[in-house]
Amino acid sequence: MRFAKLSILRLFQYRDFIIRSKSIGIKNLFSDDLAEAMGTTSNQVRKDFSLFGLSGNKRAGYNIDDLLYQLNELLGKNEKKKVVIVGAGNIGRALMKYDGFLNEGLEIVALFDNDINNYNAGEKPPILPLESLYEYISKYKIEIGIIAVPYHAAQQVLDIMILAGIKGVLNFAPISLKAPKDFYINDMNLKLELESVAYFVKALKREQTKKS
Amino acid sequence: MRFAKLSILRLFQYRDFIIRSKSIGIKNLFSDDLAEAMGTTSNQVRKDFSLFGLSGNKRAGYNIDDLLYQLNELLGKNEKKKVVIVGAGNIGRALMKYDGFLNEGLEIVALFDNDINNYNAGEKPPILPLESLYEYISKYKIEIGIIAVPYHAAQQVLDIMILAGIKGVLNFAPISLKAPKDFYINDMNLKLELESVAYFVKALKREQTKKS
DNA sequence: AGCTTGACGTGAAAAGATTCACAAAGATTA
DNA sequence: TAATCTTTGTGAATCTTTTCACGTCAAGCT
Repeated sequence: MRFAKLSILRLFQYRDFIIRSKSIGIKNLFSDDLAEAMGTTSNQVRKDFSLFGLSGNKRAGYNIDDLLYQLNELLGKNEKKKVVIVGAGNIGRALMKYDGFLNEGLEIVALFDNDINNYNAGEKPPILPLESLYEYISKYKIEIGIIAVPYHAAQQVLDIMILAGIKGVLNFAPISLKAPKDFYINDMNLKLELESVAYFVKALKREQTKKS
Repeated sequence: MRFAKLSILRLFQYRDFIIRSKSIGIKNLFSDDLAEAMGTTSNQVRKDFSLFGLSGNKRAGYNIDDLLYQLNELLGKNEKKKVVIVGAGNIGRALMKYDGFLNEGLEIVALFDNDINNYNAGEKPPILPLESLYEYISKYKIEIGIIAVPYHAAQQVLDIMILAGIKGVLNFAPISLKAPKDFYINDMNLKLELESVAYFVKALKREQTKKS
């Protein structure tokens, strides 16, 4: 199944909501509940589940433990994934300390930077010299990376990562990176995303004045 | 034209690349050059342009100044957009200092936080108490916001923003927010994005072992 | 000037994602 | 136990995005 990519992303979000619901004692959920929480429709929820064979109970909705089990089965869980960040600037450091990653099997194990002033081998995730990136990745068999360097350095960093054995990255550099087809890149272009907010706000305004 | 949303996002990216190309003295571009730089195809580039009436020259590609002019016309430029950030945690502060926003008409004018220890009215973008959010937005007619608070506070913050006159936000809280239909929300769920990298890496690996 | 070449522009087709609508099925009630 | 009611599960329809294929036109050459 090479498609339904957007469905998969939603499954991760359903899971988060389910975990939160469970933690406050909820025992079962209807597709309507999930839809309401996620800002989508119950049709979409059920379709997403249907695509991946997740099933509930025809009258009583979804048993929360059941559903969570099925989702974990599908999305993977309990597999601590080690992640390295390259770039100890604002973004890199913020991600290093970002609480959101803490649970859920994601662990930032090290940062790398080329500025000697940033090195700090003693910190919780250590900040190490960029020269040691290749060795570190190979040694600890890291597969996931985050690129948080300026755009002109990004491709270079990625090339090292690929060579060293990384299989996918979250890329914050505002540039399209080249990688083999069996490598996964998820681009996060913050400026673009903010610009697009401004654009669509203006577009909405235009539409409204037209209507009135 | 209510769709072609993805095309619009790409137009912003084309523009960035064009600006970079121009700055190193390039005078014209072919759709192939743009495609190559953006990791897409020349067909897609031309289709995107076609949808918005951007045109070039049948044999010589696109004159870079021409194209940039047309894009600026379409996407808006020279209109400084003021942006407020709510939440002076790791993400909020990183975005405050993020170079990427600097040019291009985006200006972070203030941060807001509810922790008194974070206040700092003297800093470059000042960090102000959350209580003054409503007043600030109304007073300076801010239309764009960034939400960088924990998920349980996000809806509350958004409600204030909406009331005060904000029209669109970039939301880093990992939760689906409720807003009127004429309000634009762009969700950035960092944990989700990183998790999905891990997932697709695993999926690619599965596919490969299957093939061999 | 006419011919050739190569890149644009765009309908049409294909792929992918969402919405619709309804049959099927389990829980509850009488 | 049978009828009812509510929610699931999913094909089909619709909508959106991407890809394809090719006619058109400008530049450069002879």
